[in-house]
Amino acid sequence: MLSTGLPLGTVPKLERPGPLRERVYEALLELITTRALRPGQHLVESELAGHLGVSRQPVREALQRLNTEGWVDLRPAQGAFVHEPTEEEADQLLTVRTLLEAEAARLAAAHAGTAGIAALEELCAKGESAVADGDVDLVVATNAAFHAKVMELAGNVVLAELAGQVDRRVRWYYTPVARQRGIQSWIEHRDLIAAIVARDGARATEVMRAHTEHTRKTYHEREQG
Amino acid sequence: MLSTGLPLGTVPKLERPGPLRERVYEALLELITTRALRPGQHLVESELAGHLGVSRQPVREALQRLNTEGWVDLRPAQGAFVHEPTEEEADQLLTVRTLLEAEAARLAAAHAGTAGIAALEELCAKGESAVADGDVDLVVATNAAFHAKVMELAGNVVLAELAGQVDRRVRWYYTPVARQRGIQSWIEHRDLIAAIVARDGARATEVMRAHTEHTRKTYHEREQG
DNA sequence: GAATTGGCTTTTGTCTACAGTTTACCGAGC
DNA sequence: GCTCGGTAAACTGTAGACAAAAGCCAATTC
Repeated sequence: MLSTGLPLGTVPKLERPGPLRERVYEALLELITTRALRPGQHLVESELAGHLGVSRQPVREALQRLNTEGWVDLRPAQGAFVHEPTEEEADQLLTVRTLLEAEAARLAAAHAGTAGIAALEELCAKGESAVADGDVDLVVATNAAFHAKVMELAGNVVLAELAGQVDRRVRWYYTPVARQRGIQSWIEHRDLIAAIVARDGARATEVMRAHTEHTRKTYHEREQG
Repeated sequence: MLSTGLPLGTVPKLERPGPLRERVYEALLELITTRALRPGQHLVESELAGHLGVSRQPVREALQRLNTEGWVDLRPAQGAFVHEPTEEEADQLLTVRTLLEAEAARLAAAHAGTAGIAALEELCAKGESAVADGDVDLVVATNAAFHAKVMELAGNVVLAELAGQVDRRVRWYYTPVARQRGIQSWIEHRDLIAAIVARDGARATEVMRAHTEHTRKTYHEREQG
């Protein structure tokens, strides 16, 4: 039994640097998603290691994790290459994303409490004001936060895990066109909140499906532009 | 151009050992799924390395991959522990599995050709005869093959990737009770094939959903037994 | 002149060694 | 008798070194 009398949660958790491989992983993922490392590029372990000021080992471990998550292709005895997204793969990812997000919406409608709904509305307001301000980066970030919140309210950790990875990859493919979707996206978010408040799982599913399908259409329209 | 005159495809492809980490990964996964390594058990790198006759490095890499896929928990500076499945997590996994499999059924109904349908029927027949023979291991294997085939016919690589991992974990949790479901499961498979043949995506979705939900019920009934 | 073969360079795959951290145990003090 | 402090062992995290495989370029031969 803890008898320290300390109110729990007030301890700063004194941040530890954490495993080096994690930081390398984050760094590489950042470099990939920001296009600093371009698709198809050959990633040489010793180069990255020197550039990041660490040994090869953490770099290797990070690369292998990135491999299992689909960010890099690890050809045996040849090295790591940044994965090259194809149109087909992007489409399949969007399909899966639609599926996962729609289910999350259904579950969120079933389980969300008042606190969760308030959080959603807050994020929605933040997103709308970001749109008004023209702060594109904030719009994108808030959009991700909104979807993550819905996923959290769904209360399914496994689902959240998968959706997190899929979403991040979708965002990678989708970044160049993300800027096109403006206020419309947040109107749909409002609809979703309404459905969740009404505890209408079927409608929440449908709204989310329409929402993500809408982004898919935007993606495909870009190709022809 | 190859002008050796050798008939193509006759060369045995001389099997390469493949990366050591892959084999270690397979070996550990086998040990975990067969319960040779029990949930909660502490996996010491040097021990495993010595036992498998390799160095610690490939073991580390395998453990980290197992970590990202949810088979082991990797506590920093403490080591790897075989993941302990909780009832809640099993339920969430089954939910996600239902979702993915149902979508696969829908897509399979849309895309499957005659060859694919023939393959499904063949697997179904094989499974039924295995049930008749009481060959439990073959039943389980054929069941997995059937679902994998449906997934393949769906033609969505991303979906197949996710479903493959989820399915394998579900099977891990579910193995002890897998033996209970006998011929009934294969009757449902027949229904699914019929829906696919009819190109009825909605019905295929529903059949598959009922099918996987049925296995979920079986799972929960076991708890009380 | 073209194709092939040989050697060289680069990079990965694996092993061994060392440092840092955590845990458990044991003894001393209150 | 219980708690606190110190010490030691074990394991992980990281780094560096060595060997093997693949790709590339040049030299050679037909």
